[in-house]
Amino acid sequence: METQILTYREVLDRFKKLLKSNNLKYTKQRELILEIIYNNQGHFTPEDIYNLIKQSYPDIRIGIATIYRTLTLLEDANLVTSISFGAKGKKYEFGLGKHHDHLVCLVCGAIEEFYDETIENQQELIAKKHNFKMTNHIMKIVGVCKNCQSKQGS
Amino acid sequence: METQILTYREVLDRFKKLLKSNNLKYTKQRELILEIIYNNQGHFTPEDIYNLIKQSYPDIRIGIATIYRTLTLLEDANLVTSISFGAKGKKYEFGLGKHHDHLVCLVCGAIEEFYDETIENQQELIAKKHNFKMTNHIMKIVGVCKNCQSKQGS
DNA sequence: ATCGATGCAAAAGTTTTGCATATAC
DNA sequence: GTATATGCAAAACTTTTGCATCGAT
Repeated sequence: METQILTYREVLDRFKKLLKSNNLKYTKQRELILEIIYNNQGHFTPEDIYNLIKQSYPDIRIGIATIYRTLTLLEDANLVTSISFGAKGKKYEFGLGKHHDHLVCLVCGAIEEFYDETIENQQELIAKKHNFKMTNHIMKIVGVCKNCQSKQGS
Repeated sequence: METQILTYREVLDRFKKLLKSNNLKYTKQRELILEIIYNNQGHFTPEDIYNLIKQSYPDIRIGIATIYRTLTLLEDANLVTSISFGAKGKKYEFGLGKHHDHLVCLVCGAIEEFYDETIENQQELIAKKHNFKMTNHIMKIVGVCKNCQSKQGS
């Protein structure tokens, strides 16, 4: 699941185009948020992203509000997607990679990704059967990962 | 998806037994929370439940904290299950009905339920393949329901 | 009588908003 | 120069916690 379909340059161009066509401005803050999400494979809370930027770019001034505002923007544009964690908010990941679903470990919080053709097809069928215009689907398998099973004995 | 497998009496007995065996007390508040969730088919936020109880039982004193505490208890006991809504917290539903997944309408928020054997089987396979001990799975198909499609033209 | 449960209010988180200032265009 | 974006702090929510009191056993 490591393979990015698009290079960062391509993604950035797409983002710039998007901004332009909506009369929005291209700012360093917006770029950094996208870059952090593209480059660091993984799933991040808004605060994670805020901290990563503060750490990696100590000279840039940025506020948590900008992170939230930009994530909303990026998610609307499908450049990032989010996965929910109950009341604890969302984690975001890059949205233009290969589609996949998630295995979430209850013990250590680790997230594995998978892709399954059968599931994908079946979802289409179900949406059709219910006259639903599907725009997205979320599938999480929740449990205990291999690592944590061996640590605590089973 | 309307069929409850257990009568309310059976559910309540199970709850009482559970409480007893954990040295917890049977209170009116706890019963009402379970009853509201059992009787009103649907998906409720803690606040929904709080308001329903205030409305239906004006004489009972109850605080929102009790709702949260009891929902945690009920969820641990599998008497209710929850479904997440991004940062907006969780909705709870009765947990001993037939297992099912959800179709969520982005426009009106309606939740439809479905059960699909192929998906269920495939999830088992995927968990096994990843050495995951699956305790739960969440599948949501997000989109626009039939009703809302016709209202806004497609 | 004991010990857990409750309501309330305060606290802790998380996310959003208002506004003056800064910055892209 | 104008309009949008930003940081900051305050506000709005949601959820949790501490504590005195209540109530089930």
